Amino acid sequence: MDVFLPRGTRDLLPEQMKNRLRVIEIVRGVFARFGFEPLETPAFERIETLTGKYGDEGDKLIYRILKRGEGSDQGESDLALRYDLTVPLARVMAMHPEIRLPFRRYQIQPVWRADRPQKGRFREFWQCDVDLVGSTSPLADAECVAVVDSCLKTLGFSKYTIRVNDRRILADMARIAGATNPKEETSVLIALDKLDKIGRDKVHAELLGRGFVEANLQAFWDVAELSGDNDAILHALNTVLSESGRQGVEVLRQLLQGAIALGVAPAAIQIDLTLARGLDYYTGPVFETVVDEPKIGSISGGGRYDELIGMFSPTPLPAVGVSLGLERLITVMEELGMLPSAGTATEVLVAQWGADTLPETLDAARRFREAGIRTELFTEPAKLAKQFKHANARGYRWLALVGADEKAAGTISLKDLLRGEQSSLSIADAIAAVQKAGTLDA
RNA sequence: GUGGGUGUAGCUCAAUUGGUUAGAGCGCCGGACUGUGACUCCGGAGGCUGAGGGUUCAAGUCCCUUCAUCCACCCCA
Repeated sequence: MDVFLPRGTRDLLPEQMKNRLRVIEIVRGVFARFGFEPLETPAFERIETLTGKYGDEGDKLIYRILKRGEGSDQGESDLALRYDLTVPLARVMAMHPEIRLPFRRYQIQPVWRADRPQKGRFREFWQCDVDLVGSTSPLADAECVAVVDSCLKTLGFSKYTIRVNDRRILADMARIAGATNPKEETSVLIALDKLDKIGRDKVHAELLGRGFVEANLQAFWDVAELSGDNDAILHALNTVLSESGRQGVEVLRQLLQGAIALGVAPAAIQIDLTLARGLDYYTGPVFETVVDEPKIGSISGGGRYDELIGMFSPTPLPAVGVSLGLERLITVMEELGMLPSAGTATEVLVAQWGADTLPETLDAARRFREAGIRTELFTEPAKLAKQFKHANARGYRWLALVGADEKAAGTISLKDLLRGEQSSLSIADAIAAVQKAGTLDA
């Protein structure tokens, strides 16, 4: 039988899992250090929970689960795999009004999108998500930026940019370009988002093609091409935007100030007026993180969504959150050589010499394990050369052995495969020797 | 959803314009070495050339379909 993996999925072999767990543990630790608490939700939700939250493009990418029984042959579906971790959280908040606010939660779980895979993009991938529910303060947004920054620093990243913008500023820019309804607004933002990819001329042409007029576009470019440092951009925006847009400006100002005071390097956070963010539910600040190399899109994204929870509940709740893409983090770290290439599964292989010394051999394995040393017992009565080869191939540092000589002397032989030195020791001394050499990686 | 590249041994790759029996390195297994790996030497196994169909005297090579994969677009983590 030929076996295949579904497109866009992968098996994570031990070699990959070890680095993956390492990254997850670091991120989880940072989340906890910022006071976020763990939450998990089911892999699938009722379909109406998910639809209508991500925009037209997003809805198409939701994985639907076929209905069982009647209706299955019509292709009806009433359940779907979760598309992100934000909407499930919003559902949880609506169902649990008893949760004390403000509430900080982190969630590290897989999500599914029926997308076409490419570099750094899968149909099943993990998000590391933090959200802060019940606060309208720009400090909450600043905390989200700061926690991402802290994760990246702790993981060892040095060159990255956190880009920030605000939905109200974007809406104003679309208005200036001549958009008079949400649909036109969206088309302006989609075109604007491509600016750094295809350049001003092509974006301009695209907007003209969509019916926007030269005079409005001139004013639009005056805003979109504002340059200078963050303060200069904010200052300039205040002179051209409406009341609503100026709210966004003020919030961004406080967000930047807060994030920097919380430890984000001023150079690492930049206002980017072309940052649009596709998800429908964002209402205020939006942010994403990019690295120059390798080219992989954003490694984190998020924003404020003050209306989303209200879609599930009569009492609306403001919220802001951000996600790190686990696979993208790992891809970047691999390509930048930030992860060890090989890890060691266990420290000691206990080899089998023969039936005569089997009890002593098993006892030695037990003693190593009780001492907290990762120990594999070789379960096959193979030739010693084969067992040594196995230990070597697996990257164990130590091989322990109880043969007839050792049994007679009441010792075990412990060989340091790294140095090639072997000695006959009491089990206690052998344990001490392994422990003294230090613990290798998970 | 749209467009393009690539699929040959466990892995990395060869194989004239279509032409005999599809090769190499690494790995694996066995031996030199019946209590010792990582070095050396000798020997061996391993392939429906991703799958299915077609063209041809002849297909790893050309055509179609399909699956997987990579890249770009859309969108996104």
